[in-house]
Amino acid sequence: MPHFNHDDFPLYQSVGHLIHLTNALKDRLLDKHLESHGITSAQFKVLLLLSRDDVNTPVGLCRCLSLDSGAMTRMLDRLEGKYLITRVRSTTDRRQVRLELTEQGRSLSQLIPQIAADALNDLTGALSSTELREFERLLRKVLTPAGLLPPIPGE
Amino acid sequence: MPHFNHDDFPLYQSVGHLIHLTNALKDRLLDKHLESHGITSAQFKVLLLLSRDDVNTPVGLCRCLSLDSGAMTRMLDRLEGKYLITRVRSTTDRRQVRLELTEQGRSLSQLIPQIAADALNDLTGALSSTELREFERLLRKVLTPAGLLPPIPGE
DNA sequence: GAAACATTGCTGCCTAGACAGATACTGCCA
DNA sequence: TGGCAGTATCTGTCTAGGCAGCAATGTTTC
Repeated sequence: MPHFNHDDFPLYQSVGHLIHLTNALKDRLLDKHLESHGITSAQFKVLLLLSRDDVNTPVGLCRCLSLDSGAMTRMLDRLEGKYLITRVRSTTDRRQVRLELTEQGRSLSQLIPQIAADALNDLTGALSSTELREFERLLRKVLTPAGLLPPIPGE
Repeated sequence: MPHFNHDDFPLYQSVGHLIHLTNALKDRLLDKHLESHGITSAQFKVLLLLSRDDVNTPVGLCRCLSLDSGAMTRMLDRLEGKYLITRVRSTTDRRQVRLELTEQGRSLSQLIPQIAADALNDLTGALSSTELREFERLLRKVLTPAGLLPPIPGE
């Protein structure tokens, strides 16, 4: 049963806009916490994934982050430019590039879980534990039909 | 009381990423419904606001959409390039630009509420009415401390 | 083994948004 | 009246992402 129809459509006050604002707020909070470390909220996700051992190619990152391969190429360019990662052509499958954290990238990535936790606490501080769990559940429920739930690496 | 701390931080499976994915999904669904009309999900919001009579300047749009004025200038460039709006320098306050829908823009903007309703129904189809209301409530609760709830024009 | 097909990473070109700084204009206040 | 703070818009310059197309490499199929 549809929730909306055109004559009572709540205009730009809708869920759509609320989602947009929430996403923007999340990025702003995260960027503020990351500012002093010289990386952005988009870059932090890549470092986070690379600091674990189950994802180490561009295509793997694309899949985990539901991200375009062209966007990923340029993202990795920026991270390489900051000397946080290096690209090494794979010898077993020469189409692939193997990504490695540099010394600098590794030490930065160890700080990241704490920073991310701080930012998410800022974002969700107004919610109770129950509300937060419900919020997550609803987000997953919206994403499920589109098949967009993030895969769990190593499965 | 904080919800997250660094040692149990749920990595990229977190609320943060779920919000990001939900936002991207919403834009994709909307873009698909708008594709045949030649505009994007970001542009549709501007047309929607302009088709009402309470907002007709760039700065007004910026406030309603929580959007940067530089981004707005270029957004209006694109809409003007598609002959959907025109810019007229205000005579009473020559700093301001008054925005008007063209004939073409006006007829397109009348289709938009239905299109938006369709897209949002696609997005929230998996939720019950109760869940949808709760989802909206939680989004508003997250946005409230940041003072980011969209203003109601004419108040 | 050769041809067809799939995958990987890359590039160009587009929209979108943030931030900083420039310019033009308004309104206020001494 | 003149200066000055504030406002509105615009312009660079940056990150970010989507889509289409390309070349190199693997894989499958005949």
